[in-house]
Amino acid sequence: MASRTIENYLKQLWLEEQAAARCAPGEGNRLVRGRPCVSMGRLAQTVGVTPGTTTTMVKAMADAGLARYTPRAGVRLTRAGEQLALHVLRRHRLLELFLVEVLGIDWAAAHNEAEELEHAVSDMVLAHMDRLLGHPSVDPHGDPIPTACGSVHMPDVSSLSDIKPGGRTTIVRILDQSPEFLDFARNCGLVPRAQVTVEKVSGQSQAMSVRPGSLPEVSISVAVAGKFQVVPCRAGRHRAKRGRPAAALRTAGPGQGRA
Amino acid sequence: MASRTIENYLKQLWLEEQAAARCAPGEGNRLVRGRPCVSMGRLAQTVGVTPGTTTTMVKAMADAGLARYTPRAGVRLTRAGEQLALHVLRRHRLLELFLVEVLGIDWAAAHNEAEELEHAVSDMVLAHMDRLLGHPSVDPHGDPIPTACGSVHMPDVSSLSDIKPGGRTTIVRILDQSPEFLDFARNCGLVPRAQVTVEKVSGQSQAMSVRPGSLPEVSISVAVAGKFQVVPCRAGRHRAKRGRPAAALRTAGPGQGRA
DNA sequence: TTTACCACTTTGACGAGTCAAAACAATCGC
DNA sequence: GCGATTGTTTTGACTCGTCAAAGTGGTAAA
Repeated sequence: MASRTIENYLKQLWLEEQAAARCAPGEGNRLVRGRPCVSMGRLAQTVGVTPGTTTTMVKAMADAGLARYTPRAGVRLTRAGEQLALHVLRRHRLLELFLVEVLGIDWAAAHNEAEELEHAVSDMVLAHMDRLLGHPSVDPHGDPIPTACGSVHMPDVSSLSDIKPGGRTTIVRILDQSPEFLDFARNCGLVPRAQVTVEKVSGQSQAMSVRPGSLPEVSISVAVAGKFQVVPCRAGRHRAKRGRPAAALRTAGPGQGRA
Repeated sequence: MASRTIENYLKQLWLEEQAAARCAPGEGNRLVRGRPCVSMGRLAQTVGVTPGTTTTMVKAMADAGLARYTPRAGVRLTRAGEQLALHVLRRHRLLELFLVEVLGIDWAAAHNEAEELEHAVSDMVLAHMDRLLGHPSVDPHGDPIPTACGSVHMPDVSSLSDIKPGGRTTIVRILDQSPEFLDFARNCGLVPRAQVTVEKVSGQSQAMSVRPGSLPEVSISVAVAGKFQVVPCRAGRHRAKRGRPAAALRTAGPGQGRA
């Protein structure tokens, strides 16, 4: 099995490949045969080491058959690397959900805790958590949980920033998972499964007003709106399966103001 | 904070000191000013490294003020070292109980899982587990869980091997926690909180017959009986506090035979 | 086309943790 | 009291993951 260091590089690399793929193509992301290629600098930053260290580790990963590395171009996961990365990501996301749902830990704090635990928890323990949670398909932020056999279902979503005024939609996922942003989002009621109405959009000010359920209207920039992924209301498809109602999200839920 | 390696040495050292103290004094255990002193070979064995490595690490621990080391005599924890050791032990034992009670993991498997998790779980997460479990005082094997402030309550117990024929007593703790022995003990019904009657004791064969509750009589050697700590029945004192009934112990509990 | 710049890679070094094997000390048997 | 045994310590070497700083190569501006 890969060391926890390698596990971290793999996971981060996978996340960066996804982030690159999400951006408009050709937006500063180098492509290798059509697939996004992650730069050393970028990977170094997300893993939290110097670029020199990353070069070394990526070469080791390439030697182990986990990544394909082109000097000065970037790195991509191989199929084997992706499988391992998804395995780590499954542990991470199931743990996040477990911490929030079962232990009642704040969803903004869960990420860092899961970051440690994901390297310590065995498949056996994970299977028990999975069962207890009712085989969920998304974590507390709406991120899909890879299956035990290493596949991820990427639902077909749009961005809150693309919804036209008067449109009504359901938040399914929050892309920015910094504790501060999560606090903000929860305090506004902008949480997964919340239904929001777009009241108005101003092209000039690059801002839009949205109303989550019957809560107060909140004004956010288009850039911030881009951090929320949405699906049409009550579409019936892509219903994220969760074992229980989101207890932790209720406890300090919307309606408490932003104070 | 100490590295996870040091945490392991500390925990293991504490456990060895306890084991040494439990033995009859002067039974091969070197003493330094009345307190048990653990040999390098012994510590090496329980940590799972070579004696040379242990010498190096113990010297580092002594430099850090965590242990007092006398070359060729052995090592003892300082107060600071003991505090840290108890902190690790608390994590370990609470985790074991959590795995068994909440996740329904087999008590024989819980130990190894907790061994990994104890270095990854934060105090915050641990506090949530503690609350969910109802602030328990013993783990699934009856080992006392150190408090958050670093004290352990060592109840005043005797050994099953010292109970006279006809005596009735309650098992409170199992000292041998190898998976095989735990399986055996559970299959016989010799689990914490079980009431057992000592039917007969034979000095010559070094064996004794005990009957757990209304289950079949089982014959064990005096040495094996020594692995069970007991208190007088219904004494009312030292009642181990547990949040819930021991679900995992029930699921594959006594009465299923040894097959 | 040349120059600057920036990102990337290489190099040398380091700390943590480990082992194998050689050197050493205490003790036990005779 | 002397050697053999046993456990301990030392030594030298190794792996993993890391950094700082020097070197290198593309790219974009002049």
